Amino acid sequence: MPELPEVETIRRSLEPVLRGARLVKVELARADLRFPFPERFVERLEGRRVTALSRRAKYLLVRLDNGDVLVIHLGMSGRLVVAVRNAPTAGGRRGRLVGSYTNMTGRLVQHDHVVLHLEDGSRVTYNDPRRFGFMLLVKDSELAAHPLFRHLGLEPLGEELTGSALAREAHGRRADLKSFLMNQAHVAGLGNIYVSEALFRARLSPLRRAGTLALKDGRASQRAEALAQAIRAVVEDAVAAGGSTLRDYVQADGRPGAFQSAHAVYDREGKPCARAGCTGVVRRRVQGQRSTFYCPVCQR
DNA sequence: AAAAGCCCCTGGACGC
DNA sequence: TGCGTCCAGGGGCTTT
Repeated sequence: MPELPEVETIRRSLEPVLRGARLVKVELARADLRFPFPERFVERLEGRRVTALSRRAKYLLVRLDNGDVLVIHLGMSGRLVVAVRNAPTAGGRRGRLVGSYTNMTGRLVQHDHVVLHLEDGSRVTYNDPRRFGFMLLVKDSELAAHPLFRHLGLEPLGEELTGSALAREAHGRRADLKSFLMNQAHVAGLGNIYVSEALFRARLSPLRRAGTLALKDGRASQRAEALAQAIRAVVEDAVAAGGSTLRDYVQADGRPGAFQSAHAVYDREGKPCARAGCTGVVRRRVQGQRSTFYCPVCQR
């Protein structure tokens, strides 16, 4: 489900619920997700207060008042469903139902694996049918050196993803651009949708070698500048729209993301190219066992 | 060292 | 209606 824009959307939705909240009770419905839960997971969480909610790549980072960080990865199908106690809603109900599975009774439904109970009675439930997601507990001071984090590359939000930074990363790479961008060590947070969308915006073929983004001396080409700009723009636009709606994806507050209608190429095989004046037809092909969508006419 | 394959898991869409 | 096949937003691990 979630690429960077979806995780960032969830982070923003959850922040007002979690920041400053105390975790009074943690329920596990099973012993593992993709990996076993950490040792003494429940004991280390219960009683802690959340100091901040942040994000790195596709990881959600819940910082706790004892220096631990609860790291949450949603995998392909993970969702965080929030039930806020006694909060008024637009519809005037008491309590807010968020997400399609959780009911207000608090009973676990299928694929609810973790429930965080907050002091005020609110709940945050992790639901994940495929269980490709996972949770870790890492000391804040050890996070940057952690095996899952130390290799992570450029963040598309903020200032660090520039044409020259991207060119440096791509210099000498023989992998195609699709695979290059899917690799979290180069640019962090992109997934199958936004890679296709960014390459479309930059008018670059997903089949092109990544190394061609850099000039012979390693400086950024026009292509590198265009791609860096396109990645930033597509991610910013998607975050502004609240992420994509894919199948059953909803934001943490239950509204569907609005970005799906803005997909120019993703899942549009056979449809006419969205670029004004282009006569191409969107093509699908498989790269690295994943579908890539692109216009063979205007993406070079 | 980099790149390519395989695998984990469940559910939905589709064809017959 | 039921069954088989294919496909899906991720990334770690192993093999070339």
